[in-house]
Amino acid sequence: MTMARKILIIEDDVQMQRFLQVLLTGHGYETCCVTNARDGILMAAEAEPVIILLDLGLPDGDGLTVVTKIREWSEVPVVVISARDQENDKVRALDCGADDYLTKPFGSKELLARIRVALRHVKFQGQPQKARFEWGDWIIDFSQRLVWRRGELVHLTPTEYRILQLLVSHNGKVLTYRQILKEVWGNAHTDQNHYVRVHMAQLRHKLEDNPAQPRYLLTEMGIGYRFQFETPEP
Amino acid sequence: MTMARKILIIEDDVQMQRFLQVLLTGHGYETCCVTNARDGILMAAEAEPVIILLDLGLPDGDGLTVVTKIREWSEVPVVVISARDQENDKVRALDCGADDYLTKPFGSKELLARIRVALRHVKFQGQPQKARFEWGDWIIDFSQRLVWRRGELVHLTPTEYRILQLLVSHNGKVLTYRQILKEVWGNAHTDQNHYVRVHMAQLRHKLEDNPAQPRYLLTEMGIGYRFQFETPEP
DNA sequence: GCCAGTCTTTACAACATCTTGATACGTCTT
DNA sequence: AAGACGTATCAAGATGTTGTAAAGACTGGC
Repeated sequence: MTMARKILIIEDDVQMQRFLQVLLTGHGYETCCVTNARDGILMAAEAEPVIILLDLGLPDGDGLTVVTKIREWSEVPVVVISARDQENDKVRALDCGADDYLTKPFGSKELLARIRVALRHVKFQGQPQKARFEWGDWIIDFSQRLVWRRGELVHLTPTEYRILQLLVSHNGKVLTYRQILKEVWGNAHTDQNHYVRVHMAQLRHKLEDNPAQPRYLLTEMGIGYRFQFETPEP
Repeated sequence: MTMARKILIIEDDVQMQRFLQVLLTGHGYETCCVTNARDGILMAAEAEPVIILLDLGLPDGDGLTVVTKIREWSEVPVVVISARDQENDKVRALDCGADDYLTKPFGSKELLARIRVALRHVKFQGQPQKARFEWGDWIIDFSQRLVWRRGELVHLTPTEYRILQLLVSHNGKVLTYRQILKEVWGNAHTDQNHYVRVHMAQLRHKLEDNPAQPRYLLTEMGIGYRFQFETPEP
């Protein structure tokens, strides 16, 4: 039952990094370390860790942008570890999508306990989202927010990308107009079905070989749309 | 929009209780207070809160037993609030099933942020029940809204699907014309039996091997229709 | 202030679905 | 066997939904 228990450590202080690494491997976790924001985001996509430990004080940019970026495609628990004890820092980090916030110095037992809490939460979630989706001639990379078709980069507008992301991440399931509108436009516009239609047409135009008879971005008459990764087998 | 946002506060210090109550109601939450462990467990079951705030120092027993008890049947997030700052206390509470641990005194903004985190977690614990119906050559997947027959995807119109769903979910029971009309067309059309017949014919045409002598979508003369998953044993 | 890119809004054609009525079929009663 | 009643089938027209293009409104960058 050796489930994946890889933990990504994003921390620039070498001493602290060593400490975490020793502590975690000593408790049966696999670790993976990077020392800056850019590599952190990359590794979050590539290594598919079950938990991320994130230091806020990184050399190349705010740690908060790391959380925000990761949350665009993944629900992996992020535990922030920071020297800053200001309440505002905590609130901002948590609202950006972090799941917990520990202030240095912290006890190693508490860290381990909070990691166990985070692991409990993962357990109850569905399938872990992939950072990269490949099918047919297409590639979507959520971590970079890029889409290719036949090796050519396809430019999508923010709205188009958001819709595509929504549909792809619910692969196979029908999303109602209402759901899509709520997610993309917010609660105030849940009756403007034509918004979705127009942008859907744009998406098909950019991505489908034959937009009039789409293979992947399918219409569900009277209900909404569905992304179908491949013809569904029962 | 008034979704259930009831928070159960288990706290014996009256002053702190008042503070939490005012803070939370002021931010749009509904609250519900008890002052001891016994009532806490009772209310956790009765009031069905989305979050529980728990003080560890209760008069009638350890707060930890409250968490343990609640975890026997519920996954509702429990945020512990305690005066004790010992690492061991934190670890024990978290391992008993608590989701977060705040030490008094704490900032109100931090509390609210951590409550938002807890709410996010509830949101994603969607229902992982696979709503799937299989019999003979048929498969219905309610979660995907797809129907197969002999491995072939069958396309159903919204009305057809709605009727099928209704009949299948009441497997074995007779549904009157009136009931079907009410569910599918609404209260205004409960005397147009004709609607049901026409769509029923369509359904049989798409799903039955021999629509004239249906095996599953059965007619109950003078009453309505019935879906029979398998031939009933005597 | 202009420009380019994007989003909103509109209008209409194309299409799918639903309704409706005519007719055929089946079964039960007398 | 004939009639009465409920049901099945069919297809044309009405209705509703979706696709598409294109024009106007908005936005941020320069």
